[in-house]
Amino acid sequence: MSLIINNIEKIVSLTPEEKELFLSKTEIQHYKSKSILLNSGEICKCSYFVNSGILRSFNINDNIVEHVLNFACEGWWMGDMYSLISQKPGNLFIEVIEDAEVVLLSKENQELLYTEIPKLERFFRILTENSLVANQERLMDNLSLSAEERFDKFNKRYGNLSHKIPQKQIASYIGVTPEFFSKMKAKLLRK
Amino acid sequence: MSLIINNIEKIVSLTPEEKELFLSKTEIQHYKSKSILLNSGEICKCSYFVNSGILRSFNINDNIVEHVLNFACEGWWMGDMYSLISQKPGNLFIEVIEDAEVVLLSKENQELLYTEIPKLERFFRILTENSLVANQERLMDNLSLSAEERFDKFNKRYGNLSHKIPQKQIASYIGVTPEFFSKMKAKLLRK
DNA sequence: ATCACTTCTTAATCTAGGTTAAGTACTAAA
DNA sequence: TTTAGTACTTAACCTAGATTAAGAAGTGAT
Repeated sequence: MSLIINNIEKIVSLTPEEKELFLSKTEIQHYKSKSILLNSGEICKCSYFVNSGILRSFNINDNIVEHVLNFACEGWWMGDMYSLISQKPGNLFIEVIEDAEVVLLSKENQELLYTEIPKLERFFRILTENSLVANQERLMDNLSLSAEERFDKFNKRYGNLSHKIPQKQIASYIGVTPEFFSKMKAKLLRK
Repeated sequence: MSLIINNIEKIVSLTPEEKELFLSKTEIQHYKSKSILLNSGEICKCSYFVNSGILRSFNINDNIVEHVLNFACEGWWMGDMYSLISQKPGNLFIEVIEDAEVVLLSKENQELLYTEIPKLERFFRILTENSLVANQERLMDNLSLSAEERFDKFNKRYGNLSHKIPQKQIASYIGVTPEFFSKMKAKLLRK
């Protein structure tokens, strides 16, 4: 069973025909580490589902500083939601951190599937609800927790991912500089 | 035309019968300023739509410090998404800032309406997508902007609301102490 | 093997915003 | 009309995390 169908069936069940229809509307691509799937300023044309490897989304502010919005590894969805729904140029980059196999679902096909298989409307509603909850929690954490506590949360959320991605990107995700993160890590080891 | 139907029809159109069915599943309540619609630790039983007045959602961390997640005034939806979808006790409070008329849509009725009027599944999917986008932007802003810039963003998002709610709650929303906010405001006035 | 590039570390110095504390002003209840 | 509570301000002092800078260590292309 394909990973993506499995992922969908955690929330809604599909008939064999629906599965086939769904898969026929997707496309599988392989990307090398450091490939850019989406550039800032581009219109996001599809949702990405990670079969293997690791992706990250981030933006770059005026000061040329990167800020990581999300990581996605096996079984996670990724996209620039703003650009995807507005079909206007976004300000997110999506980049490959570790060689990846990715399922692409174009915006067009996604909309088409909503009408062909209304259950998918439910699936994506729930998927989005879950993202929103996670995002709200992270927002509140950023308002109330220390860098150390946010690192803790990161580890709980992404498990062993921390060993597979450059430290400076974890620093960026939790909202501190690489220098401070390094200092903090040294302090944690001393304990 | 009722405000809530208007709100829905910005995204999906409904037949007269559907409108009637929808409204029959909602309930209107009036609340005085400072009423608590939802307490931390409770299970959130419904979504709230504001006809008039102002609501806020916030949590309280270990240190007894409040953090405002959202404000909602006329035409906005409010709820504890986490608790609403999981039906587990949440950690948000929802409180009335200014006497309010609120439309209540119970979780049960909302689910029921999804099957009776599938277009509503679409409506709430899109509503949630928009929240997610706004939340992601706020998250990135918190990582990269100064308190002053975040206050700017608050004003753009909530317009003249800043004159109707206590300053300390704006401070909490943008993530600074009331003391610092006061100092910052004085500095802005001096310019 | 070498050079260019990136990641990570360490350390000194700096600052945005926090903390503490005291005082003023407003509201609302008794 | 006091009293108690809440909102806001100001100011002195404090600290988590930023900035700057320099060196170490790894990685990859030629």
